[in-house]
Amino acid sequence: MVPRLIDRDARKEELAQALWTVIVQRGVGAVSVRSVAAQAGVAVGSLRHVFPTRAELIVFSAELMLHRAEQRITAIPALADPVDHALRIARELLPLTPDTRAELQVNLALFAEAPAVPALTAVRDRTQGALTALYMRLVTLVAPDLPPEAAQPAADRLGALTDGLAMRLLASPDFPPADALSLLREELTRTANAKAT
Amino acid sequence: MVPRLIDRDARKEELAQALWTVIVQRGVGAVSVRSVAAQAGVAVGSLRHVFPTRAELIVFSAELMLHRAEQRITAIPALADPVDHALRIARELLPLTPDTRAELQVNLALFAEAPAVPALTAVRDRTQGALTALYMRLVTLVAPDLPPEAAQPAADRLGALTDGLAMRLLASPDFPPADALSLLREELTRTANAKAT
DNA sequence: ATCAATTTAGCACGGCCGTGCTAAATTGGA
DNA sequence: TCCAATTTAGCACGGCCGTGCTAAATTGAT
Repeated sequence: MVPRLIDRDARKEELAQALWTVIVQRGVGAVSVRSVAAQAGVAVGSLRHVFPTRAELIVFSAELMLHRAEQRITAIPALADPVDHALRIARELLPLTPDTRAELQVNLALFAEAPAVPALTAVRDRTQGALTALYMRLVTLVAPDLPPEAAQPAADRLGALTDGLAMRLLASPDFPPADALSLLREELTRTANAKAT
Repeated sequence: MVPRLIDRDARKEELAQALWTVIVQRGVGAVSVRSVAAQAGVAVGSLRHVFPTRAELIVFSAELMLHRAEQRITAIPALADPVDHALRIARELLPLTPDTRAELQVNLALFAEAPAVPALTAVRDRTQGALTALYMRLVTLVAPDLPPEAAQPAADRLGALTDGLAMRLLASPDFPPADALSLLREELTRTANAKAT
């Protein structure tokens, strides 16, 4: 009894990555248990042994992506200059590498699929919450003494700016990443100096 | 000969609006010639008489939405204060009303569908171009004397901020629209005063 | 009233979908 | 070696899909 004590979790992650690949290459409309199984190189039955239903597959994939991003960010070592540190973190939210690029693409796709898979809205809300908290942390990182009533708008502005730049970088690949980083650095510096006002 | 000299264009717009409704209510995954025809209250054959193929329906719907937004914006009367005027325009890009809210939702959905309907990327690029030009116009509106090398980053920042706020308003409905408008006004005022620096 | 063009409606085909279900292959302890 | 549990594979069903195609209904000029 007990064959392969098995790496179910590893299998799950393989399948989630296969789903991401399908989204990036063929769009969210091409996501099906069949296409994902084929992309992962397994039979449909095998996929359904791990994810009995399509919705579970999609929700897990979304959650795993959020988890990956969180881990990637918490793994960033502290830098001497707070602005450098904050910028280094914010950089992870921009689609600058193939990985983060795919991440944003998949996020938007799942966002659009939410009406069809209601469980996705919960994941989306948790993602939003994590982002909001993160932006607030970045503000207190560069301007620890900023009173809350001034920190909140600063966090909102930083978040909007970062998200907007992310969209721009994704939509028009000719937009220079350096410009995006420069705008972010300027914003962070300005927030850091806002203490005096 | 010649029955109903007919309002083909009106019919097209009806069908496009039906498609938007389907996207908003059931997600882009639910968009099919059948579902759209049913939403519009016509037979599939009738829809296919006007849009022979699914792709044509989707592309037309996307183009019509861009066209509508452009018209809505060019119809805005001039205001005395440049900042007020620019803010009034930027406001049209935020999902503050059911219409603009649906507009953004549909835009994102079509964005996600682009890999499946290659012709959509052209529409997306034109939309991006129009937005870029619009943001630049807003900057020159509030700061006419700003040299180009300073106007470009200002336009990028304004665009990113607006797009980011739009995403935020769409994703978390509890985010106060007043905060978004306040941030935009502050940004516009800052740009207007940047001339002196 | 007639008629030809246009519009509307609908059928039918092959294809992909999700999923319930059963059979085969694989595995490590006995 | 053998076996029972687990994993993998696959079939089959009903459903929705896009689209080619033909038939019916509708129209305005004659």
